[in-house]
Amino acid sequence: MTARTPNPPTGLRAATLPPVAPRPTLRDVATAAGVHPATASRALNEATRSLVRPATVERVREVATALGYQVNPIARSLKTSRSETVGVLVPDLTNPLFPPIVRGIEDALGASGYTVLTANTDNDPARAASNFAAMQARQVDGFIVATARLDDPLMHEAAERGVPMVLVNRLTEHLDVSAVAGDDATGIARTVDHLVGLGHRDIAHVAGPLNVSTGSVRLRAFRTAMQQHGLPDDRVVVAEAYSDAAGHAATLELLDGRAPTAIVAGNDLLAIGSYDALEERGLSCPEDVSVVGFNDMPFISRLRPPLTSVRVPQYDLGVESARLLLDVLSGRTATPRMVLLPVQLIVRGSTAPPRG
Amino acid sequence: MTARTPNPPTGLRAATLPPVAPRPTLRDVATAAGVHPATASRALNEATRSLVRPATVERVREVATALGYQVNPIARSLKTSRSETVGVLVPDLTNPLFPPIVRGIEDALGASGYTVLTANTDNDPARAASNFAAMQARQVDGFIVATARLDDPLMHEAAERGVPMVLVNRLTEHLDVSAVAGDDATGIARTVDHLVGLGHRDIAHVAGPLNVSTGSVRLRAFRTAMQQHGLPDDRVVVAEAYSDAAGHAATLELLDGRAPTAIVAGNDLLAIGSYDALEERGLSCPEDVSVVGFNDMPFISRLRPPLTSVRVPQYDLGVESARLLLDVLSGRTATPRMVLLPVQLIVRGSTAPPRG
DNA sequence: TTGTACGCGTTATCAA
DNA sequence: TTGATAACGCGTACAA
Repeated sequence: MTARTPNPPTGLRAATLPPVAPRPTLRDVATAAGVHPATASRALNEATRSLVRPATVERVREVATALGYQVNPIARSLKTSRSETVGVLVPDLTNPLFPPIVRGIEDALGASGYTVLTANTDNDPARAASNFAAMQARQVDGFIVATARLDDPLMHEAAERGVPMVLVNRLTEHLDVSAVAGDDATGIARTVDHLVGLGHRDIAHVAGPLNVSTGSVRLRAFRTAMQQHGLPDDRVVVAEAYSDAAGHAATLELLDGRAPTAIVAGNDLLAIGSYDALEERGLSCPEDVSVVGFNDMPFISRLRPPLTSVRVPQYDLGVESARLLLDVLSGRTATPRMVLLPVQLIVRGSTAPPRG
Repeated sequence: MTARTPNPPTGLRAATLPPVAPRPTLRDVATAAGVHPATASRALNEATRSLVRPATVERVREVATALGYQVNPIARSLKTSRSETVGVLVPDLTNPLFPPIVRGIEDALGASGYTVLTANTDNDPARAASNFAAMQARQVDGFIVATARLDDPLMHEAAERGVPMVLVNRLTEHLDVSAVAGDDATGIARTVDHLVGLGHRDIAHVAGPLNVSTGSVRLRAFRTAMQQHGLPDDRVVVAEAYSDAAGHAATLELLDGRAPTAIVAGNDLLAIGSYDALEERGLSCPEDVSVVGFNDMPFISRLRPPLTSVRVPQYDLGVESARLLLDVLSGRTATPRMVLLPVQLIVRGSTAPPRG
């Protein structure tokens, strides 16, 4: 059995022998360096270092590393009322779309000394609100939100209150904050071009939920693209969620009428659902029906058949959203920016010319 | 302008117009309630509430909700040197194995009021150490570690210092802390049983890295199982990492000799690499070579062919590790516990009787 | 260039 | 049962 006191009430610490060397404080460093704590603070702090005589800086820093000093971010936060922490809201980490985004965020933010708090909202506005509030209570300096709805009171309220934040992937209408997303419209346009080029004319869209921007933007883009090719734009069914189950249900509904020769799915999960529905109806892909996904999720190329999909640079989405937030936090950026990252249609085995 | 306040601090904070209402402090509550801040603190605090006259408690709480008071966790942490926060170390969030674990952790810990900080180590001990230190600086109350190596000085040091922590999935030898993992040995045994039952006798193992417990335990289990069937246990090649690329390389190496009729892969990613290698060598799965994975990652059933794999209850792994940590943090648990969660072989299309 | 003095918001300890 | 006081560790006006 080992000695305890994981985090002793730092008072008279001499009493505890074997266990923890209490972390040295700024005072300790100052004393050891023979200066006042304020001076030590200035010497150790990037922004105020210039106020201190170089020799003193040197001495303080040496002592600090010698003692293994690390600032106590808690104390600093209390003083500065910033926490060097940002909150990230995602719908669900187990949706393969989001881990790369989160990693991009963590990598970019971590490089600037920020720590990331993530929360899963499961697409529930109430959970989003409570997570948001909890993170604010923890004094996060800002938010990166991947859960925004097209009409999202929470986002509007936060923006009005001046909470630093950035939207990623999903946008909110009429909201004046920075945002990053893939160029969905172009992605869908290229998809339709590709299918039409293969000879398809009867193309359907399994749309994502229309209360999030990706669903509604891609639907609009689908309609526009079809019109531009002089094709009917009304072969649309809306899925209840971005899940394989919802895609399955929506596609079944579609197939209950005359089957299209190609399906443009709102994202890869919906496309997987389409695979299931086709199989269930005895239709094969791509022979009977071509299918295209969206996002190019990890491992999606390994489905049977390999899914043609629109590659969205998810990691970069995360990195870029982090950059935008850093801009906001640094106060450099006056006006919100909207960044659309280029996407690319990756053609694989799930699309082929129509039969006959 | 619509009615707002999705999750309002339930009271009359209607006064705030455009700017930011500075968050009310404990002092504000105390003043408004006509008591001393210390009393307000006691009234609002679960543990000390009993020290306060019920009527006073009532009054303070009413005022608190009316003002929309929320404790400042930063200030509290500074005082208590606890943060209601735990650190989670994972190798890489984009490895599909980990999101479910992390979600399990977040769900379970969140229910107890804890917030989760995650960091990706990319299997780099140096990054693990620096992330660990950074989290300690942030006063995390404990750790859940999914990155432990079989021989891991960082873990030993932390355990000796009495840092509350729990290992999940990957274990460290001779380390006296609580841990949760899948029952790897049984999983491998069932796998070998299954293959032998199909008629395979020439079975190879593409092992994961031996410096993590999963790699070494599964290898040992493979050898044991093969011996019990009276079969040669030396058809083993070790992959350099748990990645499809490493699995690909390792399997190629294996195939450079006489091809086995079945491959037991150290995990699903390695199995995917085996698929690639087989295809590259013109061998088909399962006709020429059967393949079994481990973990039953999300969407792994949708590969071509659907991968037979050992299902590990990843979400439950996360939940259980959180519970164990909560036990440690509450001080209830004296002795470390080791929990092995049952696994289950899921037979799919990647395994079949050998040719001829 | 450095030191002084104070406060960030909370809780622990002591006294009443 | 409540109040007074101090302290957690740090940053920052202000003074020297």
